[in-house]
Amino acid sequence: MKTKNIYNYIERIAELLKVSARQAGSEHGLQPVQLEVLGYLSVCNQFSDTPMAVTRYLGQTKGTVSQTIKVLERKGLVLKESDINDRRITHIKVTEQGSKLFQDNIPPKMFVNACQDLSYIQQKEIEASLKLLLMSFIKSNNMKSFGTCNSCRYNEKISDDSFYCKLVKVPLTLSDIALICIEHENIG
Amino acid sequence: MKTKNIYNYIERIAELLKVSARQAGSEHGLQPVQLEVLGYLSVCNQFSDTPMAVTRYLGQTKGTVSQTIKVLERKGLVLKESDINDRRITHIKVTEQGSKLFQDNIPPKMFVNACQDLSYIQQKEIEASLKLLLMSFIKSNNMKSFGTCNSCRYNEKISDDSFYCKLVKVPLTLSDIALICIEHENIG
DNA sequence: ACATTAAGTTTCGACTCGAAACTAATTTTG
DNA sequence: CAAAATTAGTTTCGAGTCGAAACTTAATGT
Repeated sequence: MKTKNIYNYIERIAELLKVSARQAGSEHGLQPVQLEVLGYLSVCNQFSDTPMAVTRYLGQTKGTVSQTIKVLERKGLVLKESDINDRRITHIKVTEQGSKLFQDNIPPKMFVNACQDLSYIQQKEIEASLKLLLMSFIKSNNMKSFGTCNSCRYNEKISDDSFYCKLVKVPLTLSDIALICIEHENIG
Repeated sequence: MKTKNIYNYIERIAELLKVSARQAGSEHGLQPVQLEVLGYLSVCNQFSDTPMAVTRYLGQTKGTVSQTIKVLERKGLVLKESDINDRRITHIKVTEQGSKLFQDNIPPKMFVNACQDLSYIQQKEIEASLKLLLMSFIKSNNMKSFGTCNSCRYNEKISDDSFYCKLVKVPLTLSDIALICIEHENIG
């Protein structure tokens, strides 16, 4: 059983990642969690940019998430927009400034350094292993997958650059389906 | 370049791990960080069980670590012991109760589930990939490795069950060299 | 012996986090 | 269709996290 070994490696890498995030964020007065939320909001689609989606993504309570978003808003990194159809819902849009901060700091430089020192084959192996572990984690514990439409069972290909979501019943473009969706469900 | 893909997977797994830790800890009123410190103290050797070592392991300031340890002490999970030779130094020993809590909750059950649903070959691949990524991370950013004596350049084998640390200049037993050391340096 | 360095604690202020009470909007149900 | 239930989100509270800086105590260097 390799469980403990794998756990120790993952745990340690996660710790180093947190150190990187702390370092990257501290230059802008951001906590690791705030950077994480900004990162999520920068890569999620239009159905998944709500406080409730962040709540599920981070596994925290809505009260906590509400606080964190308030801080991001105060710093001018995100904006709130009411949903037109359902006025209970708030969409959180990343501002120009927030987008720049995201691109400059995620992934953190320390992580980029680490990856660049690996061969392409090594990177592919690591990618495949992590994907496997993540999928197993989600499946074994009945968790939400939070992937992009590319790997979603509800995504239907219409042509080379047009798609259709069978769940939300909305047409999607090529750039849409590269974003993370809260309704994502793995194929099969 | 697979950097972003790898980052996304690692990031997501780390998040799920944190959710698991939160869940496991909440039954005992413990924060993820507290569980993490208890975990470290449960697997480190006699040179590495000090607040200063935890500070370097978690990449936090000594003030923060001092607080966290105070909480663990109040909950009866660890005990402080002054060093006999250098009275500035405090060793933190895990109590019986702390040890039980560690064994029951680390790795978290959700993680164990995920691993058990993988084949032995898959586990070995994941283990190798993570080791590679971690080593690269440490090397590329000149960080401390924090491994066990098994993989340390200062460890010298005397016989099958006796070893010697060339750095601290102290004999070690077979069970000693399975513990994490703050002075660890990878071979080569 | 005096200055410097190292380990650790304490205090402060901003932030995290869960729980619970709350508002407002939508949906369900009778 | 109106009352009840549900859902999204905010606010408040108390305990904890976290970095920075001031502080104590002990060891080391010159």
